[in-house]
Amino acid sequence: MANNKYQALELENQLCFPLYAVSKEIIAKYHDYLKDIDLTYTQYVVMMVLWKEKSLNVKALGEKVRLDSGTLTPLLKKLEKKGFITRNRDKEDERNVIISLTEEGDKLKDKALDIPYKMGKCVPLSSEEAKTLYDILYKLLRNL
Amino acid sequence: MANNKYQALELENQLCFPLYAVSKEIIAKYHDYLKDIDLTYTQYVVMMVLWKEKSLNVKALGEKVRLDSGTLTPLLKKLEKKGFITRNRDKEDERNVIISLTEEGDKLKDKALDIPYKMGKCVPLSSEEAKTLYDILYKLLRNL
DNA sequence: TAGAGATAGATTGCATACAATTTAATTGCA
DNA sequence: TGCAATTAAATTGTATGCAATCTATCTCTA
Repeated sequence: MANNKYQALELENQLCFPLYAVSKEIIAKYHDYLKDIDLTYTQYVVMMVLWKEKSLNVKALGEKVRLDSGTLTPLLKKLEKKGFITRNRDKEDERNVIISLTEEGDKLKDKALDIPYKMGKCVPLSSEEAKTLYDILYKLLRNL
Repeated sequence: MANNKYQALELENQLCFPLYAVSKEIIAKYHDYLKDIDLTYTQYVVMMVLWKEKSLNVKALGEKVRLDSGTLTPLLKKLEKKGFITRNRDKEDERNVIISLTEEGDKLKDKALDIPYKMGKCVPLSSEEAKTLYDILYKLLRNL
């Protein structure tokens, strides 16, 4: 009974489930801090790309955050309504929509500055474990 | 420029993003196989618990799969409609709803048997890396 | 034993996700 | 050059997720 042919079908014997569960729980912790600056985790991820890039089209943004236009279009409209970004058709190639940071969106970066620090403190891993986890996850992202 | 105060706010310097991205990509791979048996990943996770437990209430199920009734109630109604489970009020304590496998739901287990094997083959990690990842993720789940 | 507090599910509202399709613009080649 | 193929976003439809609230039931004690 301890070993039967259905064993591989148990939650505790699979890698994806803890991955999915940990991902959700960490994102929930982010929301505790993100609500102060009126962002969800996905919106925060998009803003992080923009804080660095300042301006890029939806396609390039989607590749960086690994989301498609079906998710991004409504999300970007919300960020636009909040005044953090602008959405403009590219004059050079009207198929593209260029997303740009507003001044207010850029200022939000300073309010977000302590979030990575706060999050780091509440993830109970040694720096070696965190690095090991990081390396394995990026190996997966490169090869999946 | 290589080192500035906003560095911690870059996607590549955070642990949560690859966790979130890998989780989504692996689940997408599951869907390639799961569509053959008409299940989504979340439905599959619920079925895995039921294949083992046969019968339990929504509360206990939610603790195992880490989902609340807001997610589970509509999902369980879909599984009921597909004929894989039944939902019945507990006669002993009418607050509980008991979820039970139907015969058809139990038979689905055999059709799912090769999914863990197929998934294992498409996750490009050595068994040592997989074990390391597993251990770190469960450590997080215990301590978050 | 009545009623306050606790508990289990269901419901509502909002925000993703993503497959599939549609629309508009651009490109490349016969 | 004309038009088929390609490309970028938007749209549609389905399925999560979860916070907050509501409802029904149960428990426990004054």
